[in-house]
Amino acid sequence: MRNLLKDKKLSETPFRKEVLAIFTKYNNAIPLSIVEKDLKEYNRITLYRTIKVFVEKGIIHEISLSGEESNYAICQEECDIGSHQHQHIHFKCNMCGTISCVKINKFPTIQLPEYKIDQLEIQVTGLCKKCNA
Amino acid sequence: MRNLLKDKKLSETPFRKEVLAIFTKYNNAIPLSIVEKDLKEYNRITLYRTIKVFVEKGIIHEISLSGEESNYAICQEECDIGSHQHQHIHFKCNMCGTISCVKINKFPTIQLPEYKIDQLEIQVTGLCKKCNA
DNA sequence: TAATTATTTGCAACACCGTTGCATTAATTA
DNA sequence: TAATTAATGCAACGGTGTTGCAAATAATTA
Ligand SMILES: [Mn+2]
Ligand SMILES: [Mn+2]
Ligand SMILES: [Zn+2]
Ligand SMILES: [Zn+2]
Repeated sequence: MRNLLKDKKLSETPFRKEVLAIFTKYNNAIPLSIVEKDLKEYNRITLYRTIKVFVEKGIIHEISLSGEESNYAICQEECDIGSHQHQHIHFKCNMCGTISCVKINKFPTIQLPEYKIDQLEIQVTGLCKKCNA
Repeated sequence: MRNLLKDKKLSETPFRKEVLAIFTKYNNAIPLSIVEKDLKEYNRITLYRTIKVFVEKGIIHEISLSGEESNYAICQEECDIGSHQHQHIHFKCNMCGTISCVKINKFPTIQLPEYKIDQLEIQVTGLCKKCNA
């Protein structure tokens, strides 16, 4: 398993390792409130700064859904500083509430004459694998 | 032009009419800060409550983009209490910053075996008509 | 390894966001 | 027009996220 902090040229502090471990542990996106619960004790200012630098460096990405607190998930593809590349969708289960990044084989393209399309982000709600079984 | 407030069974107060007129005036989505600027004077608590009830009743819908303050736009299709039906995408122009609801002819469907898909929301960034011309 | 330098952390303080209880005022209904 | 129902404005509060600065820690260099 690669060392994300070193890769992204970030100092390896105990706190950053701990926060990174939490994101790695989950297979889905989590809000800050979960991170906070999983940390034994923490300084909220440092946590905000940590999240910010993780997003900036392309370690995690933010998922904004209407009426939801922001969720964050480890970047799966090769994200870089400032540019996050998503070839996956963001799925919110209406039953269990889980928000996750789901890879799909045919990522759709859309036709928008006169516009120039840069990035496409897709958010889907419904029933996840588990809850649909 | 239909009376949205009456249609949605909301009391027609001067303030609600004024806020609704602002949303109607714009052809794109706007954040609360714009609404506030356009109102001569207002009470921010009442504004929050107005926005909330407009969203609940399906008069406007919220557009959440990562790193942006929430934007709101008049519902174009037949949205109802609790369920917003979007057959359009949300486009953010990287040049002028405008966020708008854009209708497309072929709204994509995606294949997600084992999942049950309810709603699909698509957010696109790039250059808008104007800025791409 | 020890000393130096660069970076991160924690504290204090603050501004902004959004909500709630409650009394007052306005809109709807009869 | 009177009675009823709903919206508004005030006060007060908790949550969110940021900044300046000093102390602590990590990385770098000698
Ligand atoms: Mn994702
Ligand atoms: Mn829209
Ligand atoms: Zn589920
Ligand atoms: Zn533009």
